[in-house]
Amino acid sequence: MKSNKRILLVEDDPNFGRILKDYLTINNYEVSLAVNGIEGFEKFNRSDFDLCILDIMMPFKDGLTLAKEIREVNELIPLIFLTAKNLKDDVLKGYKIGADDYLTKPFDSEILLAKIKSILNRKSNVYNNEQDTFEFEFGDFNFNSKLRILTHKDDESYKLSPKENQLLKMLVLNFDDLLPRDIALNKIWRDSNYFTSRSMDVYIAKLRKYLDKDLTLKIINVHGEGFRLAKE
Amino acid sequence: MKSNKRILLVEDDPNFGRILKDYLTINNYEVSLAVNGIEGFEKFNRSDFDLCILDIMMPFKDGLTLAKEIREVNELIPLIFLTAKNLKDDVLKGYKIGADDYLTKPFDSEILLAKIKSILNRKSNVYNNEQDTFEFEFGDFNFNSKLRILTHKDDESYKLSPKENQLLKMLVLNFDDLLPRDIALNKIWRDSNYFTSRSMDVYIAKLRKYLDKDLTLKIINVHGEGFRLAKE
DNA sequence: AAAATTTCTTAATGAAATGTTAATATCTAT
DNA sequence: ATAGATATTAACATTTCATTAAGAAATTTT
Repeated sequence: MKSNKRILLVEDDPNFGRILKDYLTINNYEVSLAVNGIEGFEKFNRSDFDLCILDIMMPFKDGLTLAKEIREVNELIPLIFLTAKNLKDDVLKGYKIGADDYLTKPFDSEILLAKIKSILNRKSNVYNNEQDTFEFEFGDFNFNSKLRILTHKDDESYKLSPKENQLLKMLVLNFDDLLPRDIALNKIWRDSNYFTSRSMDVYIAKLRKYLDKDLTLKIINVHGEGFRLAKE
Repeated sequence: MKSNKRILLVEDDPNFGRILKDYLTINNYEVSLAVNGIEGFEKFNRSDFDLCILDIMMPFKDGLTLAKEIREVNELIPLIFLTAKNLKDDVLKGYKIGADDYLTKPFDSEILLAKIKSILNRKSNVYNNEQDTFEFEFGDFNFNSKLRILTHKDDESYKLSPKENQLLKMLVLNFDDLLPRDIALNKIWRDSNYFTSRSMDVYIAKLRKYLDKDLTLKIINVHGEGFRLAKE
């Protein structure tokens, strides 16, 4: 029974890493072990994984920093953190980055296994994102979300900031349909509260300014729900 | 900032339950507290929740049994278990049923909050969006309840407020049939009393004004019972 | 038919969400 | 360390929304 699922394990303690890797391998996962954050990031980029298990406390580059880098490249891959003790702060930071779970060392290996299964079986994971498209046409604009450039038909072209870019991309992907506030906040700001919400409003204002170049395009607010990019 | 997410909390210890409920309420969740598995299941069936937090150790019906019943009815709702100690067996059973997470008592409330957030916005990636219909045609109108827009044939279009929207949706879903006052009140206003009833009347008046555009449509009162949206 | 109850409608009020610009704060690359 | 870019927070204006009040009208009960 080949499970086929690939796990990236980043753990600086070689003994513990070895044991954990073997244990997971026995349980039909294909495991790649990296001994620090730098190697971890390289491995991550070199191949496709289904899940990452990251030790937080590591020399050179800690697990949280590594996680941030991974998240920039891949928003969806599940992350599990290992914390040496119950370092609440690390745990909270981890969740903010988009952790799926954390485990406190020492932990029970069967429980880890159960978590992994649970995460990988989640129906939500089946959902594979629209990540590939990065070039869009709408109204009089051409929008390249990879280069973060919004170009107007005539000539003018704007460099978008990362947040402007992400927000515009989500609006465009939901063209003429509602982009719920919560969804955008949780995806872009990774949190949904009064302040992130106000921040989002500021970005909506900025985008509206760009889009003013095409008078038929509008970002319409649906009070209490979200926004909708629409034509005419 | 309305989070509006609804949590079912099932916990037999009344003190702890109360405290936890208050804590979550302060953090903008709407919490319904049940003190045992039986009551928990009833509450679950009586209304819609976004997440359940279940104590495992409970009299009458334990959390795992309750979870199984809930899973039979709803296979997607996120479940978080609370275990008194690190009862490995319970944890493993929990995952088997399809838990999203578990917490060992005593736990840090901030961490619970982080978990809840993480779980809820993970699910919302899948687009929690009710797959139910949100577009309707009746009389001379097109009604999009997702965007809260009511459009008349010859062009005029109205933005509906959330309450107008919900009420109209219920009327349309019961087209030509009685929509009992109590049902609408309990679903939309979450309460049925003199004042909510007055408020509902105000909304009926507002809807009538919109529907005036099509003279064949009427919202008919059934004295003491409710309302009926009908054509002719 | 008078009294009591329920419904109808408009308007006033206050709370909450959004729009927008400007002032800080934070980050990033030299 | 500093400048420039980016992000957040503050501040104030505006809009949207739900509730309540109040008086009239309709319906039911007595």
